[in-house]
Amino acid sequence: MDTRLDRDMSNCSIARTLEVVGEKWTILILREVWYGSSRFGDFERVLGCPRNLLAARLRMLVEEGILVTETYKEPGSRRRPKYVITPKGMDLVPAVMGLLQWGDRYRADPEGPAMLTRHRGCGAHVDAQIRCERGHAVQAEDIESVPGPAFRMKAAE
Amino acid sequence: MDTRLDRDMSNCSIARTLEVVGEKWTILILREVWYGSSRFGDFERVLGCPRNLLAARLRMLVEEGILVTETYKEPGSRRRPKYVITPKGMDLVPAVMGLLQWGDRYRADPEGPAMLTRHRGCGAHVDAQIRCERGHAVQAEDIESVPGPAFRMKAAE
DNA sequence: TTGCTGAGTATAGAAAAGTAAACTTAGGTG
DNA sequence: CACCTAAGTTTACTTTTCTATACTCAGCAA
Repeated sequence: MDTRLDRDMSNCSIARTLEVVGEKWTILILREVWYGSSRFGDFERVLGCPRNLLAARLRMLVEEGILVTETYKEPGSRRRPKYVITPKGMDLVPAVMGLLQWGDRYRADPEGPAMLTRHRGCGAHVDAQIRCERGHAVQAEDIESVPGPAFRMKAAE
Repeated sequence: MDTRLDRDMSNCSIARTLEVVGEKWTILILREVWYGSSRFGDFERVLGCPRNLLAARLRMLVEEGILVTETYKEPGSRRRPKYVITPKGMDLVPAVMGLLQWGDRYRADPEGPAMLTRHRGCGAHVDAQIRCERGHAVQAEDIESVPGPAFRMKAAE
């Protein structure tokens, strides 16, 4: 029997976020929402993702409050549902910007990235940065992780 | 035959980043590296992840240059490998901070998060933000995505 | 009333992930 | 020398996820 204690990371915020958006296709669906898609068929065509998974992921995103359904009506057709992002969904933008940025840096084609992100109005290039509450830009090496209020240890086995 | 053209997102930087870190366990392994783990057994114990998957994920992260192996020596034991993060790996920090932050906001225990991130030295809380090159803080709604140099359309089917 | 369309559901097979335990390897110890 | 340990590999099996394709459904139109 081992008397060593280990951190219990079952309440880790990273793990919990991944439970919601960590499955295949989920983040790519959100990407398409940001790029302007809203209909089932839009997602299917651009992503090439299986319909049953697409339906399952959209259902999950709606249940989690990341997307909501509204309806649209094409002339000569009946009303159909479309998917629109919520403020809770918009709060995932920094994480996805971080992924985008890493891919731009290390995995882009020789001629550059497929999409560019700009500050509407000012037009300058936009990226995800780490800052502290006092407004300092923070290098990744200068982040210190310390136990928070819900920190727990595993019981010894 | 459909003559409609769609965006070809096969060279999307988000998708390409997810090819590297989008599998189950990968980001959690990186989390443990940031929290101080470096040995095979550390990851196995804290994550509770199957050894064969852990070995596969570590191999992938080393191949991608996100981790490198060094050796350590415990007194009375032979030299064994350990895993250390590279600058390329540190560049994933903004993305993971974004996930952490979303989980802290929407999925934390009532008493708060399990871990806190602070600016070493100044001690203030740290988070991921979106900024433009001119230094303005940018709201997610004010990001504009436009085709970049490697933008492509799919051929009609 | 028959067909068309977008948005799904159903189902079956393939691939990946999870689980558990045995086996391997290479140096250090008694 | 046999034994111990950490770091894997291997194997066998179960479960879950993924993929592909067929099918359903609800209105609109001819």
